[in-house]
Amino acid sequence: MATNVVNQVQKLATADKTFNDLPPAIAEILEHEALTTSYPTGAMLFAEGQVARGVFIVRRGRVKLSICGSDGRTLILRMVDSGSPLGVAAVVSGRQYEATAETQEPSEISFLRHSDLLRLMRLHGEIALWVTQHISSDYACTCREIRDLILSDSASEKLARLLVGWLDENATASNPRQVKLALTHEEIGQMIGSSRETVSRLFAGFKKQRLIQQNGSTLVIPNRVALESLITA
Amino acid sequence: MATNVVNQVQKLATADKTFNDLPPAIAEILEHEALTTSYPTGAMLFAEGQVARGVFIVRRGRVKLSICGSDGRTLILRMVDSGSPLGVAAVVSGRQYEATAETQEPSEISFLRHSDLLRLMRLHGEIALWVTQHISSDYACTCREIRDLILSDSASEKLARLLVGWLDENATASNPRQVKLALTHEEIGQMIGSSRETVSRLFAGFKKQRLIQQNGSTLVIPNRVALESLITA
DNA sequence: ATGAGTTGGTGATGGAGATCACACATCGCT
DNA sequence: AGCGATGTGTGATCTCCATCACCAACTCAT
Repeated sequence: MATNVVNQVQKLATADKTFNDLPPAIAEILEHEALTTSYPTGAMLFAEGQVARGVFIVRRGRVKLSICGSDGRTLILRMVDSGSPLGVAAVVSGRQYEATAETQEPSEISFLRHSDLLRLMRLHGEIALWVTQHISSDYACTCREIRDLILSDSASEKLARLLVGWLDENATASNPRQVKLALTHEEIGQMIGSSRETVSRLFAGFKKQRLIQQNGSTLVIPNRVALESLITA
Repeated sequence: MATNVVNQVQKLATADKTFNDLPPAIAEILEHEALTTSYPTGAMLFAEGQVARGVFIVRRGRVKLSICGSDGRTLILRMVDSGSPLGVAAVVSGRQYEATAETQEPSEISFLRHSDLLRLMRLHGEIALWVTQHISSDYACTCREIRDLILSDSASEKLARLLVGWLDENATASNPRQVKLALTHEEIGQMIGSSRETVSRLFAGFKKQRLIQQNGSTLVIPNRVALESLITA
């Protein structure tokens, strides 16, 4: 049973992008085992430092994953979309949650207790694989975060990176050069590690340089290359 | 066989601290499967961005794990001591190495090919567990890194954090308030994300404030509490 | 010793961005 | 309407730290 677990590692790795929704087999198992709940915007699923009591799997909606420093400042690690589990690393190793998870919009989220996850990992190799897979993907993601944050270090470069990243994620949309802006300047600041005011000024600057246009909450990036040129510089 | 894998998760989690050397069962398996080599100081085991060809297990010595930005600046993620595997996350998910690994002193390091690791994970539940365990531990470690780096952000706070961390690691030593200083100022700078000069000045400042004393390559921290008070401030 | 390479100390300068302090927009809301 | 709450734009300062530019000390070959 565990035999074909590791065999599938590579297949899944390449299919990672399309893994936003759970594969049917796993989804079915979770349907029976997990408790699904609806949360309003702003609900806190768990907080950094709490003993990990289980994993949360985003079925619908969006969750903000952040860590915060002693001084109260916040850094947003990433936004998690449906299909992804939260808190897996902490649960598997019986530690505390490493970050804080908060719903960003009304969401449906399944909860799977610590003990149940371990039991299911034992029973179904696919789930054990799924877990390992996601932990290592989270790890890679976090490493990228660090690289982008520390080694930039002009704020404009970080913002440019963020915007280009958004373009890539929204590549599915009909119009490939625009992005729905779902975050406040404050939150953008918390993603790139700078203050709200700096974000404001950077946006103003980008507009003046014709790097971006803004219609309501829609960002248009006329030529992506120009934005990218800010990054290597 | 896979049944008792997950059972052991919690036991290992609590025993994590003493896990510096491999448990006998695993060590024996690796003895037969892995290729152990001696490296001089400064040897590069793998580089950020390379396709992961296998894991490296530190048997003796010390390895520096770092990531570097487009501009050439370097950030040291952590130092890895014997008993720990490197590059596991990348190998398990068939990705690229997330960081660069370089020996910090003459070291003995075992190499286990990608395919062999997957095979062994399949055969021996303990190894699959060991791998998952280490990935999630690496993840937690990286999250701490981020927190400390981004949310400080005075350089003195970061240095204080680093020193206190060193004290904790060396708690085993006979004298609990001194640390062997095995890094250059440059490297310390790369650990806390600041320049060599700043580190020099910070050390000077700390000495003037009687927070540290330095005899050759031995750092003495007379009262740890004073150092810690820099952190919350 | 001499000279080259590495590491550590320290001054002077500049600049990027945090912070403070406002003035406007919006958007619900009752 | 009219009111708070929340988000946004922008000026004026001010602080910290990177950077440049040296020099001093130390290691290590030859």
